Amino acid sequence: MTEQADALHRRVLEWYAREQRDLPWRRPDASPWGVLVSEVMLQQTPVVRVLPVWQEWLTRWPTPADLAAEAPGEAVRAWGRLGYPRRALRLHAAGTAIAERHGGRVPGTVAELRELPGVGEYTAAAVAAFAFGRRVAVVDTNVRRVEARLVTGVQHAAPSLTTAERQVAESLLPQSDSDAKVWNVAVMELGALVCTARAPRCSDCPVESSCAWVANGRPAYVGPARRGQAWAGTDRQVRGRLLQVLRESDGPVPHDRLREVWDDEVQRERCLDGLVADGLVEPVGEAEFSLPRAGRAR
DNA sequence: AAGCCGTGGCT
DNA sequence: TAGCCAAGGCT
Repeated sequence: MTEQADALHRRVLEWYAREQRDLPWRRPDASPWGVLVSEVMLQQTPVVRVLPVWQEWLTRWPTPADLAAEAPGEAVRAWGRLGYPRRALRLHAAGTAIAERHGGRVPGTVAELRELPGVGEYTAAAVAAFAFGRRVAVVDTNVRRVEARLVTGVQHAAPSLTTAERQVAESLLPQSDSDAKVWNVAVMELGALVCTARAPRCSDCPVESSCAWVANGRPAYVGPARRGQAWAGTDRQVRGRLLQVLRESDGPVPHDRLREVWDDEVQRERCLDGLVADGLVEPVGEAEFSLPRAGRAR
């Protein structure tokens, strides 16, 4: 470890010790299950929206087996308006897998975690690092942005995680397990609070003096236009409306009530079929629908 | 391997 | 205001 890297680590770790947010899944008493639930909820969803739902979930389902014992539809209902509700279904399936294959305990290796539904490269690394103290690089959108600026000297990271980014992240990981664990969360926090996507607060940054992007004069992004996601009129909007009706209803809902949320019949029925195919909705009898009430083989 | 999958706050 | 963006995963 060079002195330069050592100084970088020290500055970031000291900054984190001073500025970190008090989040419940970071506390020492947070269980691996609590960490896993938080990581899945935080996929593409801001911390402030996750906080109350995470509290409710962990109170109601303190262990994976508690969630597995429920109908999957209850997970979808308790998901509320976090978005991407398939994550609720996957978390339920993960709880079931943990109960059945791992004796009810969240597995602690990246390889085992990756086998769980809804757990990809990022989430597996995050749970292994934060819940089990493993020395693995945790590379989320915050880390990618911080390292794109700090090391590569560009404003934005690539559209998706590259091999080069993995290598950079691993090369920056401190040698000791204890420092590595804090480093991962500290870089994420730096990206969330200081090295933000839109208006980075470089004057508050502990490593501004070593930042390649700052040294370059903070050049604006150059390259092909970055693609946003359409929303109005898309299937996602229709699916969201259909599911909202079902979430807010106690029992099965008549098909007629679902017709009210979207006029275009072709699109509406396609979306309803899609929700059923995804396991988010279950047909009941001839003309009713509900959230999924039983386990489902998929 | 691009495109799809929710939701809401911010600029 | 209309994008942009938020601790991604899956196909």
